[in-house]
Amino acid sequence: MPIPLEKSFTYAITAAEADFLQPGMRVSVPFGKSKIYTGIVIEIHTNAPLVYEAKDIHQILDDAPIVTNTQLKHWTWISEYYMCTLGDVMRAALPSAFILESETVISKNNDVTINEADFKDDEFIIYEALHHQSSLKIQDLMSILDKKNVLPVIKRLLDKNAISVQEEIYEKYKPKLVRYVKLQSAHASEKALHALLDDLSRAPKQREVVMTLFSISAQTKKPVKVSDLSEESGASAAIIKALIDKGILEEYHIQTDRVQYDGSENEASKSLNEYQEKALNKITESFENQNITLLHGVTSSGKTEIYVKLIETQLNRNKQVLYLLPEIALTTQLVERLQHYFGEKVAVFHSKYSSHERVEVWNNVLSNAPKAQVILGARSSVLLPFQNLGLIIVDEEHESSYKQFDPAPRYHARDTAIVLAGIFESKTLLGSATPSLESYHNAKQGKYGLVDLKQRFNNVLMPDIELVDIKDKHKRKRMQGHFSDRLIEEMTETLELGHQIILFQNRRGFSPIVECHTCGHSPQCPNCDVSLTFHQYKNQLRCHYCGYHTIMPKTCEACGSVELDSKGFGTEQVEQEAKLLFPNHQVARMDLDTTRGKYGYEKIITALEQQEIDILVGTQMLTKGLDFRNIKLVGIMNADNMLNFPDFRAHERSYQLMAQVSGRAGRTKERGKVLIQTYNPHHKILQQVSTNDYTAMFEEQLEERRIYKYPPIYRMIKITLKHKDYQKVNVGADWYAKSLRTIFKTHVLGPEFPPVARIRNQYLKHILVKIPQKQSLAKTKEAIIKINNSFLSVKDFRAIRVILNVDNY
DNA sequence: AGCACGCCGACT
DNA sequence: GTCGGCGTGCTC
Repeated sequence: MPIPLEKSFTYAITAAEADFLQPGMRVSVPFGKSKIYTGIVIEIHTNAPLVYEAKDIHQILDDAPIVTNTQLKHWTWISEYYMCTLGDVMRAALPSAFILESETVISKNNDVTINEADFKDDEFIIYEALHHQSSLKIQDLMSILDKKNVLPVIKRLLDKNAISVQEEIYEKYKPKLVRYVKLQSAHASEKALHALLDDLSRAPKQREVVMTLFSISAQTKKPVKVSDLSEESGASAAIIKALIDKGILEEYHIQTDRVQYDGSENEASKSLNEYQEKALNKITESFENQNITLLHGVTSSGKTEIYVKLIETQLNRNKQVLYLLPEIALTTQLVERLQHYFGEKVAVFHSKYSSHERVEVWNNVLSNAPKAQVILGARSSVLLPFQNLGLIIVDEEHESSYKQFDPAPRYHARDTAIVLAGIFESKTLLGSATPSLESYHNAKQGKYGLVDLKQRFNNVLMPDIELVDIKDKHKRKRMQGHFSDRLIEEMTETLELGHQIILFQNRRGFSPIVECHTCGHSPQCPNCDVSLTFHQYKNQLRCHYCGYHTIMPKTCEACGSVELDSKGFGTEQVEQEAKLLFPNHQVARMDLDTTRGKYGYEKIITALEQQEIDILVGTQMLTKGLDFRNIKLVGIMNADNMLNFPDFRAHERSYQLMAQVSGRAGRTKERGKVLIQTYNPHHKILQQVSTNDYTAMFEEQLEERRIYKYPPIYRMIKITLKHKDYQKVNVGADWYAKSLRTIFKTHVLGPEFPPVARIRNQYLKHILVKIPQKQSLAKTKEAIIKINNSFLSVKDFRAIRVILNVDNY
């Protein structure tokens, strides 16, 4: 069942149904008093339940399984490892169009005479509405009456016998149909056609349409689309309809895929350079005795070409390949590159696809269609119904967006992919310029194979990285806003040479804190414990946690003073300052606010590609997938706010982020330049970034993790308690942590409020359980589940939501 | 997750 | 004295 239930449910079926049904098919079943849900059959058995009577199923929804046995195995692993229910996994895996739910619909009882005087106001309104519309949904009632609780009204109307209710189920997925026309068979012969054209001599437009249709079908010998016909003949839909109504034309529909590749011929893959060739050989070698191999290739070293070769090998063996990428790296640039080589064998899958598009990809993968041999997708594509997977590539392996944080299943796509490959007995390749500590550690330990690729493509030099001490620059008054004199110098020079610039600031909006100059008051979010961020382009204050927004006040809400200061800065402010500093150049911004909508992102990318943008300001969105020849300078506005982030991975993340952004500079012959502005130029991480010393970073960070007992040396499970009552969370968390400590002793951290302790009016408190390497993960989870169950059996705690997050990194 | 059931405060 | 809010428990 697609709901978070601990157990599976048993339903009764007939012998005939038992013959037909197979695990992996969908059935709709009654659940609770009136609901109908979609379930997946996991087992067909003859053990009649003893303590309850099994209900009959409602309907079988599929002719053949839509979920494979492999998937069911994989799902079970996910639910056990990440401590969630199978229902959670099912909901995440299936495109929502596969999951039907019933909806309560009410309609009027026409055969009953009703004394309308008996009605109360709301009952009358609903009854009136049913005169105009034969049926209404619960949603409709809520909007008509403008209140949430409409069930009492329905109940009263039911008691009066004025209405009846039904449960309606919808098949959400509808194949896309394309409308075609052909000549009615009666007119098909040449003689009949001539007669027809004579008949139509007084309707020149219709005659024209028939002539055009005739010539198109003679030319192409293929069915004729209505849209083509109308375009070709210049006829309106009305004219074609008239012909259909007259019985001269006949319309019909053909099912088609929404996702179609209409590119040109495939090209042969590029030949590799010496270093790539070497790396490829080493990968192949490593795969002989290792299931997982990590490819550590510096930015711009041409990892993609190596992947292409590996994919080719698998396709020749008739195997499917899954190519995982973080969401933001799934740009049209990369998709086109792969389609270039593999044409329509490439299927793409990510969150911006509609539910219908996802169903089509799902079906193609399931049937091992020629269209779905290479699946290029984000996190959730590890959950697709693969048939014979030969290889999984996890690109940008270090990306934290591979881990799902909310809602359950809180799975890590990289680790889930490794398990999936294991089930298929196939290989996994992890690729990154800045591998995560855990993967690099695994490789160093010999758990994974390791292949290095240190040479950039075309022997381009790594960018020259310079640290700029802005504390010193401030002291000497060498700053203009947030730009140091060095940055301005380099920018001026770059622009003069006609090159492009990227400016990176890891914070959106104009300024994260607004503060009254007189009394120090700063506007806070009413639902969360954070200050509101000022967004200048909309003149709004916004909360980045819950979406709350108000208009920017002109005066201080507390004391009425008109002097409002802003503290800190975001991309908007950088953009504005850049525009003032370089008024003759085009400045654009790329962050969550400017890339909303399906094509928002693409528009900016294209403009950058076309060199319509000289300076691009953005958040970490910039770090991925952009491959532009003409960017020569990267400016990191402030490195400190990421280094000081309260998280044990802050340093690792900062290194990865800065190394990745730096990698955007200078991808052709000329050497790129990177300027990092910081208050603390002697920080070890910054030194390591500037000397490109991944190994030093790795060793130092690993040592710290060892000392302070953090991953990858220890494993972690994070437990979050959530409730709107502050006291309840406190008391509950103390109880929970105390019980954990009786078993895990000092390996329990917290409870601790997170930096933002209240989000959407819910207080949060975290407890961390650290797990030493030799301690059994399975036993640890068992113990936690036990404690969790006794926690939930305490009456006062039951209302607290508990979130278990395994490997919360 | 939904939804019914039951208890308790607010308004006619 | 009823309506509607929220806490609690169950769903094959």
